[in-house]
Amino acid sequence: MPELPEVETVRRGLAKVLEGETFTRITKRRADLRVPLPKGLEKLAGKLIESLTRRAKYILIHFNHGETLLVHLGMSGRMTIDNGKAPLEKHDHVVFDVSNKKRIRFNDARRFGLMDIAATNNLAKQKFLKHLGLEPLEKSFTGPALYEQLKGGKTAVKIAIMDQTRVVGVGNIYASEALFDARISPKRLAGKIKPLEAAALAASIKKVLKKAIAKGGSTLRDYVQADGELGYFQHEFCVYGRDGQPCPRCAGMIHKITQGARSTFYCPACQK
DNA sequence: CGGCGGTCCTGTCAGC
DNA sequence: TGCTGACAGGACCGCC
Repeated sequence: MPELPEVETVRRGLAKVLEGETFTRITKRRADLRVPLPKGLEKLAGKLIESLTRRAKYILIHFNHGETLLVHLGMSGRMTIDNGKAPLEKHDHVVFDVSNKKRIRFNDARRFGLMDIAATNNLAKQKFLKHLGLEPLEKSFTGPALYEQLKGGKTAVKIAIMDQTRVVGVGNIYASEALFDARISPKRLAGKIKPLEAAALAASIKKVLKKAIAKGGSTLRDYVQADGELGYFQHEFCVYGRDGQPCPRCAGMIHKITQGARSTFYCPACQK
């Protein structure tokens, strides 16, 4: 499910419930996700939760004793908030009971997600964080900064913007959507993207991510009041999943191709 | 080292 | 209805 907007929305929802609280109990219901669940996970119970931040698609839960819990949702991960009464479900792999009587369940059918614990003052060197590239919603993510990342690249630009060592948070959906918005063909070589095009692409990446977050955020408020579940939104995509349908911008038709074993959607008529 | 393909796992859906 | 195969929004790892 989650790309950056979904992860950010989940982070915001969790922050409201967790900041200033403690976990009263943390329960592993299996030993591993994509990697083994961290030793000492249960021992984070009782530690004050100071803040929740995000780096790329990792949710970072900072405790005031100096450790941070990293949570990645993988392809199918969800974090849901409830009052602790609903029965647990099949893929609820980790359960966090909270001091305010709420309960967070980490549910991940495919188990592509992961968790890790790291020292908060050393996160930049943490195994899963140290190679990460530009944060697309930061001010430092500019046309020239993106151009530098694409320069010399011999791979397709769509593959390049999904490469987390260059730009983080852009997954398969928003890669297609951002390239459509910037009118750039996903098949162009990264190294052939000109500075003006890189500027347009950077702006489009910011635009589609922010729009999705705004949508997720507004959906989130209603949904939390209903039953506390986070991370499921109605999306309106221009090209993703719309192969064979008319382009929303021109008279062309949306095509589906495969790049790096992933589906890409684009309009050959107006993306050059 | 950059780039690419394989791989982890389960659920869902189209097609027969 | 039931089976089968393709595919799914991630990203690490090992190989060239």
